[in-house]
Amino acid sequence: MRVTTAEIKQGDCLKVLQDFADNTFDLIITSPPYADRRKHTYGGVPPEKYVEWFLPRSEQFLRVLKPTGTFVLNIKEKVENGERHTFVIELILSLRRQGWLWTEEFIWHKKNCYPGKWPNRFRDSWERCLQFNKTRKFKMNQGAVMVPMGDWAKTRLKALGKNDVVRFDSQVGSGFGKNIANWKGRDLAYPTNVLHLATECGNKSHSAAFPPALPEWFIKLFTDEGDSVLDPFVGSGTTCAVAARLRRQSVGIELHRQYVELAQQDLKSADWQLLEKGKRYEIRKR
Amino acid sequence: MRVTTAEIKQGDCLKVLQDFADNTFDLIITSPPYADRRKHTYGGVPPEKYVEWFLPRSEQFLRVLKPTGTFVLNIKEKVENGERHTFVIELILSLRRQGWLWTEEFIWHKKNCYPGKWPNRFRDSWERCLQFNKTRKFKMNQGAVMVPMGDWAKTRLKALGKNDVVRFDSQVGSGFGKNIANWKGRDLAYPTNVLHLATECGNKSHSAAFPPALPEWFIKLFTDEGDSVLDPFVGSGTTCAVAARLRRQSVGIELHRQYVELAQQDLKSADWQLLEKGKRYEIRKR
DNA sequence: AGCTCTTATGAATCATTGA
DNA sequence: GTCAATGATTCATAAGAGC
Repeated sequence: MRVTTAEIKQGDCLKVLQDFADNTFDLIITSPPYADRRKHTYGGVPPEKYVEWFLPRSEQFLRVLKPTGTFVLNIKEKVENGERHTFVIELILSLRRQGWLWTEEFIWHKKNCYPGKWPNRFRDSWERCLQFNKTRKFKMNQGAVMVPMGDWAKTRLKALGKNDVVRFDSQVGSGFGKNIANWKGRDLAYPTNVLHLATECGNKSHSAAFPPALPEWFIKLFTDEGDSVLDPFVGSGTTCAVAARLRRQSVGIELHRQYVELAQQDLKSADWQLLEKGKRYEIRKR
Repeated sequence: MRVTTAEIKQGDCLKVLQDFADNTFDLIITSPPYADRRKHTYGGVPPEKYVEWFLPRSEQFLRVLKPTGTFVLNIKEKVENGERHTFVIELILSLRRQGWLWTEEFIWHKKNCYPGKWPNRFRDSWERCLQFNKTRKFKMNQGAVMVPMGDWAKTRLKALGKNDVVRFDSQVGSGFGKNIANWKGRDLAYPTNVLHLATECGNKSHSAAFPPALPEWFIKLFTDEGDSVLDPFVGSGTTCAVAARLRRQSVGIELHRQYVELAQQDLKSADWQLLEKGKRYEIRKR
């Protein structure tokens, strides 16, 4: 089956994914519907049933992901009755039992998070971006996400002390030496596992789950041009739009019809641009 | 038993705490020895036995903490065999079963962590600060940790200084004038649950678990002057030194004798300063 | 064009009200 | 009582308007 660069499919990813072959995608990145007790909101899976709801779907993710691929899960537990709910950390444990490796936990620091004042709580300004893999040898293009060197590095390099110039072994004996002087003259540095992004939301018809910069960062990091990206809860299509712009093919799955239409409309321009340049890729189907 | 403002006790907190009465402390804050496979490092509890090792101790913490008190646990799981270890999130679940409320997870973003490069991993620049409570009604002084407003506000306030005040006062009814009134005297804002602190490490004889700014923030937030702070794994005494400076009484417990001596020496100056001003507090013992 | 200033808007929480 | 909906609170951004 021939597909365009980006494709939005309507349905429950549990069923839709059964049409796709094993080891198809290089990256699965998604911000699933959060657990919520209220019926009318998007999703509507209560927190205590969230893991049970998620696992059959992640089993499909595990199947369609390439051995060198990565699964990035953007999620954050809610406060319920004054406590952080535990369904997210229970999900991590369950996913490991399902066969996933819990490789890393990135922090998305939301710079302009929602205001508010409460008697015993500050504003919640971060979310988890959990990285899971099938194997320990996964694709990672670290150079693709390098960032301008921060002020800390400049300051540090200005005042190169004795310990910094001469290579010394770390005090705890970990074996990792530090040679700060090597960094002199560079203007780009590798990032850390903390991402500072605003919750930018140009889209008025859908409360975007994540800002485009978030999937962009992970798509650059974990895929090459022409690779395949899957977002099984694609919402208004942010992931596919970004993937298309970065010349990755993508599949987005969304349960709600109104979002599907929205996403398909948004994709037209990006899709057209790529077709102009004559690049077409194919996603394998069963 | 009469105690000075800050006191360092040598021993395993599991046993030392048995000398203290129920509901004694307003804040327990600590950065416990990390799980580690290597013998020679501090602690040396293997990851898979960490929860089992921790729970009897946290049972004592639960007992000696006041109902309005807070327990802050600074911890981060290590990478082992390419994966984030799960002992920390398993600890969260176990602590809840022990009776703790998991109120919040603060992120300590380490702004100036050393650069490093690994084939499939970036620098780990954050740690968890887990907040646990005995009850939902705990003490929290939000005003004590307000932070300067962001650049946006600063720019605006600077611009206001340049302008002629009289001229704007004459423009009655304009939105601009109204906003001036709102911002006058408001250069502080409430923080979020992400703390941006450098890993300041002036102490060379001990690889400090946390920089003084970390306990300082939580001590200001969760205690008043004269309240009691406990650090059951006090290391070189950072928590007690900070507590003394902030005029809180404190107890630090440390297993290793060389750290105990170090901590006691560091405290002399801070202790002396407080005694000069004639303030003495008492910590209840059984 | 560059400034300066305005305003919309966020996967938020809590307390209260109503069914 | 329990559960669901509503209103109040509040700040960092970006984009837009005005000079």
